[in-house]
Amino acid sequence: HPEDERYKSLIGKFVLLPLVNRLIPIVADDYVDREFGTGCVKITPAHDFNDYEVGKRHNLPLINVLDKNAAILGVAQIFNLDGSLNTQIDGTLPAQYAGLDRYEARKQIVTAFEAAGLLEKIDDHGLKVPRGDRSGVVIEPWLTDQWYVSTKPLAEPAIAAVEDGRIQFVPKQYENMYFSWMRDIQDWCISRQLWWGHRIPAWYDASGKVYVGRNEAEVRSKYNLGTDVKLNQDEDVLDTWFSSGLWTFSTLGWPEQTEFLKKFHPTDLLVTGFDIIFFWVARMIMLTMHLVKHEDGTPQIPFKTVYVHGLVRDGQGQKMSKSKGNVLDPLDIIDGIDLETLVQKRTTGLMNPKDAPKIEKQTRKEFPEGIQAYGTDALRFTFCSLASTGRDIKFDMGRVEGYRNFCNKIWNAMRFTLMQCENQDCAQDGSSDYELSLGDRWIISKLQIAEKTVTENLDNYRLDLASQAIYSFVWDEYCSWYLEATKAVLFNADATAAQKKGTRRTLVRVLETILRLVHPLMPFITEEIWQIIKPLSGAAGETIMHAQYPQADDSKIDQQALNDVEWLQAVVLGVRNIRGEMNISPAKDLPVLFKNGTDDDQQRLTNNQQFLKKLASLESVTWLNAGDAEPMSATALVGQMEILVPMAGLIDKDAEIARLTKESNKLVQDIERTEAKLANAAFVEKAPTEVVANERNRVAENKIAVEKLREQIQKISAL
RNA sequence: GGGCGGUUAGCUCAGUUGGUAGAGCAAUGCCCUUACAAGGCAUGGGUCACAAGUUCGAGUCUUGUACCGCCCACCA
Repeated sequence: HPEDERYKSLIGKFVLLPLVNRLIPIVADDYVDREFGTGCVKITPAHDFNDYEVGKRHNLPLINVLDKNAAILGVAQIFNLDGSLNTQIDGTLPAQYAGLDRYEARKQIVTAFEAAGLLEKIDDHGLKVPRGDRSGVVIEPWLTDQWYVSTKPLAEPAIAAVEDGRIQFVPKQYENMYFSWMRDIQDWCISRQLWWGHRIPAWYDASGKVYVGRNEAEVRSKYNLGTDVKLNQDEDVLDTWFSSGLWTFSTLGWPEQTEFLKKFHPTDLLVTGFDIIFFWVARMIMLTMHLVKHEDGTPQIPFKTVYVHGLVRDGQGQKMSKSKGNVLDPLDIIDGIDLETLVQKRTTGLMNPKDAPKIEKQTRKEFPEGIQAYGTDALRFTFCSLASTGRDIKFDMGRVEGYRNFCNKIWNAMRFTLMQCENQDCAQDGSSDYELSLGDRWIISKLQIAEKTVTENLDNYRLDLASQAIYSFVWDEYCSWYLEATKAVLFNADATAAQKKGTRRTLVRVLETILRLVHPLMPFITEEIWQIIKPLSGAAGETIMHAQYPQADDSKIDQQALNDVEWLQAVVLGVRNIRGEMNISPAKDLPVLFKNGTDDDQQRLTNNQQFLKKLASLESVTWLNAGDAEPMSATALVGQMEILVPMAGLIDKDAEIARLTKESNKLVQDIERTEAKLANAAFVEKAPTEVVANERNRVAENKIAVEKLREQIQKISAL
């Protein structure tokens, strides 16, 4: 170390290397840790990456003492830093070590040191020795001739393309990762000693002179080499990332200027994991911009958007790996696997067989029943639903199960639709003698909203939000409300043919649209169902894959229908809540009375009795006018309107009081919170007027509701 | 050491310009109601890691702390 006073006087002098008897220059470099050991270290630029860097700083020769099997040479190969042979230094090595493996030679050298009285002491010291991934063998750095790509000139335009937005990363934060690597890029070693791959396009003549060209014929003509000159192509192949970096254009016929290349290059989107940004994405951008140009000569980019997804990890958040035995094979989730087969699969072919018992135990604990068959669509939908941007995916079997059930739900919705519509007039012939019910108009409106949401989220690469929008529309709206609502028409003897036709038409058309909407996320079940209902839907085309993706149409949104159904749902929820809390069987139809409603309430009630009766399982619907006698009832509120379910023989008095009290307490809490807010002068003064008005409204409505609930509690208590 | 991300219900995760916290699974109660029990209906469950700040108002914005994870570098 240049500042180490102990050795300052030695800098520029030499030490004599024992046994070899070679003079070694003493240099000073702050790479050395003065605190460790003697504070001196022998530098071997030919056998260590760090030492190589030190060697470059001090112009040290590169002395290779190993052959390709890491045995000691008889005569060292000595190079200068520019790669030329160094003939000034004598490379002779002690004859007794020639041909010995390095470990054996090390032992003998220690013995020789000891014998010569040169060994002071031996200390234990932990080292991090690199080993080959597959073989586990210690890796020794060794000088070889390799091909390099000079990356700085390639990196500059590649950085610019991301800086100026020609290429965008989703999510954007990964651009930082890209920049940090590109701005500190090292020259790229592209030759590999493998049997497969693109061979390096370089040829050597007998004297070792190198010629580079696209092929041998080109080399011969370019360098004017006759057939008498024997040429051998370099044995090495290109780094796999070099070859795959050519992917976007080499697959389109490049270097020919094919129609495909003109039409499809640059491509739109690359989907990949963040761990591939350096390996692949960066290199694709560099190579493409260098090799492929627009007609005006400016560089073409390979793709416009890079969508970076997270890594899929196991349930504990661990990266999946064979050696950890925590790999989930997608096929096992799709087709299912029994425990014994799974254990066997995870414990065979391990790099370290000692891990087998641990892996077996862990697997038996995590999957005591093996893995059920969930199917391809469920798995795919699960990945989509977990694919929020910018974070890894911790895999959750519970989610797969939920989405497997979702597949079933869609299937059963199809069964219902078939039952109602097969061999029936569904008004798909272009005629207009049908009538749409409130439910029909409502689901059509909701469908437009769902289409809009799904499309927006797909456009923003938010597959998780898109899948959620699909799920809630299909399950919570189409299945839970709409299918039930159709029964009020289809099972009603009084409904007209036109009404039934309108409902069947909507039932089929919305289902068919759902299939197209879901298809990218669930390709198989949607195709299957699409084909089955094709005779009913009258959809054109051979396959759903070629069908148009749904597009929202704002003119189909019926605000009145949305409002009416929202009101109906509140009424139904009120009755269901009483039923649920009072433990009244869903099979029992209830007589229900309404009072104190507005004209609007009465109108809606009159118009939608059928729906209400069906959805809430009502025996009768009665409107009470002021002064009408009313039986003792359990009550629910929708706005100011009271819903009365007569208690006679049904309801436990205490239970009803408890229910009403709970409801009332919730509202009182809310009132207190909101009033506290309104009591704050600064809030009233500074918050937007509509926010303040909203809060005031809220207090007023809740106060009325609480008052009604209290009256009701008193009435029942008095019984 | 440099950089990035995370911390929200028992579990896995959403929460889009600050304005009453959501989903799936799990849990509880009642139901084989003629698409679906892999289902239906209802219900419970969260001081949004912690602390300070900005603001009338913070899961959301700022700063700091703790813990977890990843990338890069270093490791005589």
